[in-house]
Amino acid sequence: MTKTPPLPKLSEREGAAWVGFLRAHDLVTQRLDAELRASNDLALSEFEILLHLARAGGEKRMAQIAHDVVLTGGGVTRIVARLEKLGYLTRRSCPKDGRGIFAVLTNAGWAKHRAAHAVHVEGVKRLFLRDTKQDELAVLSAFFDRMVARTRAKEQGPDNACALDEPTKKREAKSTHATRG
Amino acid sequence: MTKTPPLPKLSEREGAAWVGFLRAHDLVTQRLDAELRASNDLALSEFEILLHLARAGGEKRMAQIAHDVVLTGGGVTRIVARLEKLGYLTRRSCPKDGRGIFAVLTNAGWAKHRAAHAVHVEGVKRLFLRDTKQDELAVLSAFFDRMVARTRAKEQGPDNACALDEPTKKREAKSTHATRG
DNA sequence: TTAATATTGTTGACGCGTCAAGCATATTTC
DNA sequence: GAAATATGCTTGACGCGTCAACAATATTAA
Repeated sequence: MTKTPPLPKLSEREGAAWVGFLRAHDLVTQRLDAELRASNDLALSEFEILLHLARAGGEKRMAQIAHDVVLTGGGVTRIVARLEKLGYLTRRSCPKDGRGIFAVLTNAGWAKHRAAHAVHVEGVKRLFLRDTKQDELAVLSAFFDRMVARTRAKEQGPDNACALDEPTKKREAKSTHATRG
Repeated sequence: MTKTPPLPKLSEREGAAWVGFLRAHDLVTQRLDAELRASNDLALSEFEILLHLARAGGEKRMAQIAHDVVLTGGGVTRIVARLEKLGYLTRRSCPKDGRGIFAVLTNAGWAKHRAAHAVHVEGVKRLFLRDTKQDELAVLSAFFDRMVARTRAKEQGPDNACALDEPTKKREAKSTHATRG
């Protein structure tokens, strides 16, 4: 052969980290989901939306939710529909943008969030964080942030027009070209 | 209130690590899946099975696969059926255990594995490992291993009777009680 | 203004994997 | 050995979220 193509390989440790990453994620989210369902009749994906809504002060636009939890628009529509049927949130249209829909936590939604939050946090500590030192934690979050930033490099998050915490937010100078995931 | 229950909280950094973990996983696996489909018409889940089979020398029992990739028995049955229909593997029954089925890589399967492996490794390096130093990598794999070990603490992997690399394997003294996920 | 284009959210069709029931074979207990 | 129990794999029914098409609204270009 005149020229061997790159032929990349993973070192022992690299392979272990990658496989570990996949397994760890599946096992932990699976278990967390089960615990959340058992204690609060809530899927992890559903709880995550309640969580993001709560952190945002109680409401958020559909597209923003989709971006936050890494889901398709259609997926968010369906989960929100479920949560609405359960009485945990309501839809409200956005006055400044006729296309926009806000998901808004109801009182029941806030209550559910609180109840599930306790279970969730306990589970995260027990299954994810246990025995992890501060300096390791720093490495981890830096690592994850890098991955997220990298895969989202060319994206720009969606607008969240007329959000609660909107402090006369102006559109950033739009970046060079377009999104093109 | 006479006694406030534990009321657990996550620190800023703990929360960031957890959310980062979830997002990073979703974004990276999603992208890797897309690249694998585009280049080799293979889902990431399908490739992972080819990968584990290849690493095992070409064959493995269904239950063992399920354990390795964190999937239900039913799930493995279906993915293996797909791969079989595509011609990448064959089923073979296990002589020592009438219930057991081996998935066995065909030549086409080996070839497909090689082709997809190159793309996969490149993607893992680019999306997952890039800019990660050796000592960070050590922290990461130790962390993931801990999580996996923890959630699998009370389990015992399935038998892999009459596997290729089976060195007169004896059943471990069975642990105290049972599994009970 | 008008037309072309982009964005937001919803929906039907679908792919994927889980769940639980079922069948076959193994293992244990009597 | 026979019965009871456990394990391995498959299958129908189903839940979940994606995809692509669509309607409605916004934005940009002419």
